[in-house]
Amino acid sequence: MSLTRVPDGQSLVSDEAVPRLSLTVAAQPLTQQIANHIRDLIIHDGLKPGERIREQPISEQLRVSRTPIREALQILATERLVDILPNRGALVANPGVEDLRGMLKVYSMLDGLGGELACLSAQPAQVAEVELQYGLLQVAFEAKDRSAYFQANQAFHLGIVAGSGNPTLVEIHGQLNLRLYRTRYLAVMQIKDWTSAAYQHADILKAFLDRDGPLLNRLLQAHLGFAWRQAEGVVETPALASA
Amino acid sequence: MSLTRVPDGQSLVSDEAVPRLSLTVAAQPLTQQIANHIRDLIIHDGLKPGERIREQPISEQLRVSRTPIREALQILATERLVDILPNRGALVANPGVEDLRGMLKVYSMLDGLGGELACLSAQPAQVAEVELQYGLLQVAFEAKDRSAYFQANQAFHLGIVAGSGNPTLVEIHGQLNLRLYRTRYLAVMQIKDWTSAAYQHADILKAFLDRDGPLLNRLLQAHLGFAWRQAEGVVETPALASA
DNA sequence: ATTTTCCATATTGTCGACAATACGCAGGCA
DNA sequence: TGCCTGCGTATTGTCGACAATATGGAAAAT
Repeated sequence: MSLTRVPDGQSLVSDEAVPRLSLTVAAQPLTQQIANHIRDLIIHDGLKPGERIREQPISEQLRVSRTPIREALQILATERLVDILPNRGALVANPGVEDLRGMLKVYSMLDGLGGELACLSAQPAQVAEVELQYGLLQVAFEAKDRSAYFQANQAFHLGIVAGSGNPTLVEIHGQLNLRLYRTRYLAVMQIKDWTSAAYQHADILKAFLDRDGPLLNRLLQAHLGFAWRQAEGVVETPALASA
Repeated sequence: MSLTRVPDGQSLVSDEAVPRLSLTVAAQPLTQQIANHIRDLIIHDGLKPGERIREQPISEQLRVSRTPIREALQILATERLVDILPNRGALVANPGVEDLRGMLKVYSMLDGLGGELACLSAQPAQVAEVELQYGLLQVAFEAKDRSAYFQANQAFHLGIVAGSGNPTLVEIHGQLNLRLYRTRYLAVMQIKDWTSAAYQHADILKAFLDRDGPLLNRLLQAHLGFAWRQAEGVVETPALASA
C-alpha cells in the first residue's frame, strides 16, 4: 500500500466531458487511507479475528505517526470491525455464530428491501450493470473460479441494492456486508457444493428485470438464507479467544 | 458536562449483591465522552444542522487537547451525524427531505422487523418495560406533556426492538434513530395534532402482548409512515447551506 | 510449592508544537 | 466596476514527546 500525502492527481476523468482546468480530486485524508488499509486487511483475513492490532508496527510500516492510526481505529470500531478495549488496545472483531446469525437476519431484510425498491427506481445503467455482473458470474461459475465467482456475486448483489436509489440503505447494507465479508468469502472458498446457490441467480435476475419487487424480495431473502445454511459449518472455531 | 479522567468510582452498584473489593467501572475513554457530548448537542439541537464544529472552542470548553476531539469527530462522522470536509473542518450533518425519507424507509423496516422478532424472543422483563413505557406514554399524553410524551415514545419503541434479542438490529436501529432524532423531536413539539398517532400505540402494545409478529410488523411500519406524514411539513428550511 | 508483591517494560492515551491548507481581504490591474 | 493576485490569519493535519496504564516475570512471603 502506498499513502499519498499531497493533493495528488487522481484526475476524475469520467467518460463525460471533462471540465477545463485541472479538476483533480484531493488526496483522501490520511486517516481514511489508513482505515481503508486496515479494513482491507481485516476482511481479506490478513488480520485474523481476535488478533491484536498494535499501533506502533503499523506506524512504522506506513511511515506515519500514531495519531491518524488511532483515528482510523476509532472509525473501524464504529463500524464494528474492531473492538477497542480501553487502555488495552484494539482487536479485530470476532463475532460468534450467534452474532453472525443476527447480522445475517438484518442483512437479508435490507437486501430484500433493496431489491424491492430497485424494482421501482433502478436506472437503465444500473440494470445493465447487474446484467453485466450476472454474465461474469456465469463465466466464473463455468470456469469454477471461486474467487471470480465471489467477486461477481458481490457486485451482482450490491448492484441490485444500488438500484434502490436509497443512499442510507446502500450504506448500511454495505457496512453489514463488510462485517460478513470475510466469513462469506471463506465459505465460498471452502464449501463443497458452492454451485447450488448459483442457480438461484437466474430467478433473481429475472424478477429484477420483470420489476417484480415482492418476488425479488422473497427470492433474495431465501437466497441468503440458503447460502447461510450452506456456510453454517464453515464458521470456523474461534481463532483466538474473544473478550 | 464534566469529564472524568481517572478510573473514577462510578460504582456499578446494581440491586444485586455487589462483589467484594472495589469493582468500579473504569472511566469511559475521553474520546467516547467527547463523542457523547457532541452527539447530545447535535440531537438536542444545541448544534444546528450545517453548523460548523471547530475544534479549538470545544478544546477550551472541555479543557482537553484537540486530539481526542478529532477522534470523537471521526466517530460521529462514521455515524453520519457530522460531515468532515478534508482540510475544512466538520459540519453537523444536514440531511435533506429526500435523505430523511430514505432513512425513514429503512428505519421503518428495521422497526417492523424488531417488533416481529420481539414477538418471538422478548423476555418477560422486556415486555414489562414496554408496558411500563406505555403507561408513561398515556400519562404524558393526558397531561399534554409533549416532552415527556416524546421520551416515553422513544423508550416504548426502543424497548420493543430491544426485545428482538438481536444486538445488530438494536444497534443499527438505534443509530438510525439518532439520525432522525432531532427531526422527530421537533416534529412532536410542533405538530398541531400530535395526538393522532398516539392512539395507535394501544394496538401496537396489544399485538406485542399477543405475540402477533406479522401484525405488529405491519402496525409499526404503518405507525411510522403515519407519523412521518404528520411531520413532513415540519422539516424546516435548511438552516444553513448544505454542501 | 503456591501465592503475593513489586518492578521493568511494552503499549496506549494525551498533549503542545509545528506544518499544511484554506479563507478573507487589501491592493493592483483591466 | 469587476476580477485577479498575493499575503496575513485562522483552522485543520501530523508529529514526537511525555504521561498513564496494563502486562509479565522475578523476588519475597506464606
